Amino acid sequence: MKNKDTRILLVDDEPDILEILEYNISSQGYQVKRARNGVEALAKASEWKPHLVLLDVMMPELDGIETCEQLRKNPNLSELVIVFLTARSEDYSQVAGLEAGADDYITKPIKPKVLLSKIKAILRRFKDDNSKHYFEVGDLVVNREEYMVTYKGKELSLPRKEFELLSLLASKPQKVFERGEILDRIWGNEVVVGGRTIDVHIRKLREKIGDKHFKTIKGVGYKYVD
Amino acid sequence: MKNKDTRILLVDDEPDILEILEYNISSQGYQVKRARNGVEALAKASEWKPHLVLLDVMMPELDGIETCEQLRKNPNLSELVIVFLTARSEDYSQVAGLEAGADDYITKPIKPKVLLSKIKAILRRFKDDNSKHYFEVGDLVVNREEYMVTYKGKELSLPRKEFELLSLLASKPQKVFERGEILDRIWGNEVVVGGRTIDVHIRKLREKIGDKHFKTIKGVGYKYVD
DNA sequence: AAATGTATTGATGATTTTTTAAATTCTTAA
DNA sequence: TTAAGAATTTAAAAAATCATCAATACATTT
Repeated sequence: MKNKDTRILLVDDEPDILEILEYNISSQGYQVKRARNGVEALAKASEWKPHLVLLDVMMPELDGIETCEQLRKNPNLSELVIVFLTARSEDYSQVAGLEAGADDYITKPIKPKVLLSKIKAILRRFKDDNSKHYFEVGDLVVNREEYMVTYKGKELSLPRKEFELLSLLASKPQKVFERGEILDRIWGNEVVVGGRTIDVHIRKLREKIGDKHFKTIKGVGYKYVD
Repeated sequence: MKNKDTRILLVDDEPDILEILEYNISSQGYQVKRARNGVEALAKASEWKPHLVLLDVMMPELDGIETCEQLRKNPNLSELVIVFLTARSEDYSQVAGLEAGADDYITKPIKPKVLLSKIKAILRRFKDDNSKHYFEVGDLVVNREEYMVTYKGKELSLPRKEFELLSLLASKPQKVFERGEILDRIWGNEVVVGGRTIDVHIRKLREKIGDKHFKTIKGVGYKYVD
């Protein structure tokens, strides 16, 4: 996953901090949004589905701990990584934060280099190595570098979207890719396409590669089977 | 995964530190081994396959950074979580450590409560069955990633709600899930469904997996028994 | 500019999944 | 023991989801 596909939500009540954070983080190409308090954070998180939330502990209204607990209750955000921003000496809040379900914390004052390294390290755990240039699955050979697919020895020249879809599904045979995930990873977060777009591409692939390889999991998504 | 199934490798050249760490960590039931330097750490890691390595930065022979890089090169340890132990002020080494592939760092002097909270938080994603991609309970194998269930070797492809229900109940055998909790976690808060919906799904599962596995606790909910 | 190839949409119908409804059976507690 | 509350069982209705197709928009090449 590239930085530009990674969504980071910043939550702090101090505009200055938000400013600094956003400046540094977006300079690395990450997508960034801000929330001024816990309530706003919950709303934005459930709508925007960030990968990472940087959460200030001390906030009016709903504090960081509580916000964190609420976030953890949302099943749609099960993959969410939560990192607390906490003053250096507040040892107690560090512990409480981790108990509340945070994955990590960063102490203020925030040093940009530390911050960015940490973000990188944290996100690395979640990025999948979907970056192989070349792989084989049974009769299928996918070469991303050359944008080339071979099925049973025959070379196929697939259009871009079809290629990417096949390449994604086949990169983890048997794994179900949810429609949302497919959209995210092939179309990107901004683009909105209608509900039938994926189906049609699947259909094309079924025609070309063979029906049996693409299994539909109703209500969930598709998987590639060998 | 329970604490006792979690292996933690401690790497430091100071016996005192090792002593304190081991005392605290093993008191929580984790399995602990020690290494006195980087070379020893590499050997023990590749043989013992720990889940977590706590790694001191400053060590003779092979320092923490290098050790970390070496560990990351071992494909058998791809799941390994590496946490650095670093003096508070050594900001540079924190950055370098994270660059080298560490997942996190803890500053010395080490406070037991912080240490243990952190370990817990770091390991949470690996030990929470409910976020696991794959688990087994007796004859039952649940693979969430593949949306696939195997019972006594036979593959079953369950519809979404049934799958989720089974997957929830089986993730904690013997635990009674209250109807409210089930609704919460499978249907979500917003959706309102009639009172008999769960029963019907349970019934379907009973047909497919076997009656005996689903125990009704009247007035409360259901549990999965092996 | 025409031709060719690609991507998306919306309508339609088929299918599967989910939910409801209603009769029946079981359990519990007075 | 019995009445009331729960849970089970069926069948059928309702809703959701997907496959397909044809039309069209969009892009690229010739």
